Amino acid sequence: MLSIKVEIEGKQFEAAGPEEARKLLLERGAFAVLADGAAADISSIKEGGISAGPLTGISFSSDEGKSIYRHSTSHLLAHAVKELFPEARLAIGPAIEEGFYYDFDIDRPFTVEDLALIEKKMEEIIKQGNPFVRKDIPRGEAMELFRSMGENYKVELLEEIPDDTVSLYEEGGFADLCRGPHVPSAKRIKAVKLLSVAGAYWRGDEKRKMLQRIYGTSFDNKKDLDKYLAFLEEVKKRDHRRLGKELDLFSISEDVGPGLILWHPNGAIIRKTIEDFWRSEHLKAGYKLLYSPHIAKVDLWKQSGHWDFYRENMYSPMEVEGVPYEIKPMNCPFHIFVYKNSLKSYRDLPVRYAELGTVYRFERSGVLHGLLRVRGFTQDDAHVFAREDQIEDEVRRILDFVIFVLGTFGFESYDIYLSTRPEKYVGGEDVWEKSTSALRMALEHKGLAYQVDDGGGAFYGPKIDIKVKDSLGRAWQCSTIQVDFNNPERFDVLYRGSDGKEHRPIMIHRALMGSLERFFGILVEHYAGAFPLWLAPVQVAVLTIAERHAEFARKIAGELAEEGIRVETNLENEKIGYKIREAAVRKTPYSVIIGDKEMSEGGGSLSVRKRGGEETVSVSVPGFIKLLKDEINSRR
RNA sequence: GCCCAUGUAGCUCAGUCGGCAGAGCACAUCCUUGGUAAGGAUGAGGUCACCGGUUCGAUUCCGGUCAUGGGCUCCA
Repeated sequence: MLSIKVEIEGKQFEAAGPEEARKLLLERGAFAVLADGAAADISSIKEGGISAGPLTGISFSSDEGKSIYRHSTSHLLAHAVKELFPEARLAIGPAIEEGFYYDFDIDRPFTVEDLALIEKKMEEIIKQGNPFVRKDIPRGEAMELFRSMGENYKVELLEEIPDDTVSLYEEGGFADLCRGPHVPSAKRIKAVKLLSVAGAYWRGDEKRKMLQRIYGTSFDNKKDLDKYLAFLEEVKKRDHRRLGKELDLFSISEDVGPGLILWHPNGAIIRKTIEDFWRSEHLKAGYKLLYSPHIAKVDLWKQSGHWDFYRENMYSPMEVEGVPYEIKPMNCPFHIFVYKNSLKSYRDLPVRYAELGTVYRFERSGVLHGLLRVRGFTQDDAHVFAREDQIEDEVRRILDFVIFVLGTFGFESYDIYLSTRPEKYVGGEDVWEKSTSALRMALEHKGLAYQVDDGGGAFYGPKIDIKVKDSLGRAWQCSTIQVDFNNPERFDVLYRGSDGKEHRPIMIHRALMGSLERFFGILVEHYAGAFPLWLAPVQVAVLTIAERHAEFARKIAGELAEEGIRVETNLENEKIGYKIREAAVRKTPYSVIIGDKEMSEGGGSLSVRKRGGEETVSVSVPGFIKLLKDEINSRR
C-alpha cells in the first residue's frame, strides 16, 4: 500500500492509507487539504493521495481555512432559511473578510427577530451534525434540478459556468450549487453569530433586483467569537460620530446640508494643530505653499479633462455674468496656472506646490458617512513638477515624507498598492508604461512591499495608494501618489532645458493624509478620543477643592497659558471627585488639583494627575511646564 | 440613487392599543466648602424631523418629503 504524505502546521506525517490520513488531519484541527495548490475536501483523499506532493492540512488558523469554514457556515445559513422560509430563493453566499453572507430573494424583509430564529435553527442543524457530501453532476442535470426547485438564481449562475460538470454539496437534505471545498460536517462549525441584514442588488447591479442579505460570522471556538464580538463593541465605542458628539468636536447639520462638516472649537483646534505641523514640515521639505480659489470657469475643467472624466462627481455649474463657473472638485489646475505664471528653467525643477485645498465632490446620499465620506473636504494636496529623470527620486522623497507624517500620528504599518491603467483613461500607452515603472522602481528601491491593483489607476495616471493600520488593526486609505503625464500636456506646461529648448515636465499629485476631515475621523477612532498631548483640545484642567482656591488656580492657569499651554480652570461648586470625573470623561491629558496644601506651598508643588492614572505626582510649576513642553514637542 | 430600519428635551433613551408629553445626564438657581471618577434640593427646557390625509381630536394611524444608520465590486 502506498503511503500518503501529510503536512499539518509545518509538521510532516506519513499515513498508511486514506483512512489514516483523514484521521490525522481531523485530529490536528484540519478540515480541508491543499493538494497541488488547490483546496479540496478531506473526504476526497483517495488511495495514494490526490496529488503528487504532500497534502497540506487547512485549518482555521489560515485565511484560506477561515474562508472555507465560513463558506460552509453560509450553507448552514441557507439551509436554516430554507427550512423556516421555504419560499425564499437562494442567490449567492460567499465568505468575506470577517465572516460570510448569503443573499435571498424573499418578499418579506428579514427582521432582527427572524435573525435570532434563523440562528437558533442553525444551531439545531449543527447539532444534527450531518456531513457535507459532494456530488459531481453534469451541468445540464444541475440546471434541470434547480429549475425544478424554482431556484432561478442558481440556474442563471449555471448558465455562466463553462464547465460540463458542476458540483453540488448536500448537507442534511439541503443541496446547494457550490465549488467547495467544505468542512466534513455541520458539527465542525463551533460558534456562529448572525450580525445584520441589509439590501443588496443581485450581482451588485443596481438595475437588478434588490435581495435580502444576511451577514454573519463564525469561529472555530466560542472564545474567539466572543473576542470578535468584543472587538465590534470596541469599534462601536470608538465610532468618531459618537465621540465627535461626546467630545464636542464637530457636527453635521440637516439645515446646512448632508456631507458638510461644521468644525466645533474642540475639533478646530486639533485641525489647526495638524495644519500647523503640516505646513512647517512642508516648508522644511522644500514645498512652497499656495492658496487657490474655490470656483473656476467651466472651460478650465474642460481643459483639465475633469469635465469629461469626473463630471459625475462634480456639482452643476453656476453662472457669473453669463459665464458658467464650477466649484472645484480638485486643486490641480490652479497649481498648474501658478507654475505657468512665469517661465521655468530646468534649474528650477522640481517645483513643489502644496495647499490645504478645500474641494467639493458629489457623493450619492446613501454613501455619506460621518467624517469618512463627505461632500466638502480639505485635501492636503501637493503637486510636484519635475523632469522625467527626477520622478523616481521625487517619489522616494514623498514616500519618506508619508512615512514620517503618518508615523507622527502613531501609524506604523501600511498596506501599499500600485494601481495601473484603468479602462477609462487619457494619454498614450507608452506614457503609462513609463510612469508606472517609475513608481514601481521607487517602491522597490525603498524596499517597500506592495500589491498591484490592476486597472485601479486614476484616469490621468498610475498611482501608489497607502493604507495605514490603526490601533485596532483596521486599514484606512489615506495617502496617494499619482503620476500625471496628461495635465502638463493639456495645459501646455513647459520648462527651458539646458539645451535651450522647451521641454515638458511631468506632474506628481500627492496627498499624505488625504482629506483632513476623513483623517481626523480616523484619528478620533485610532486614539479612541484620547488625543496625545500635542493635539488635545484642552491639555491641562486646573481643578479647585474649594472656592477659596479659585484665585490661586486662575494664577497657575494663567502661567501655563502664558507658555502656550491650552489650559482650562474648573472652579465650579462641586467636589473634587466630580471635577476629576469630568476631566476624565473629556479625556483631558493632565489635571492639576489646587487645594490648601498646594497654596501653602506657594506653587512650589502642584498635584498633577495624568489621564488614565490614579495617582497624583508633585511637581513645581516650572517642572510641570517643562514636562508638558517636552511631551508636546515629542508629539507622543 | 436603491432596500430595510430609525427620527420624542442639548445628549442617551422610555412612552402614548388616538385623549394635557416622561426619565437620567447636561444646564440654571439655592444649600453644602467638600482632597482624587457622579453631594443634595429646586427649576427651566418639547411644533414628539417636516408636509399633507383620516378623525370630534394625530406625537401615535395612512401617504409623501428630508435626515441618520446598516448595506448595495467579495461571484456557484
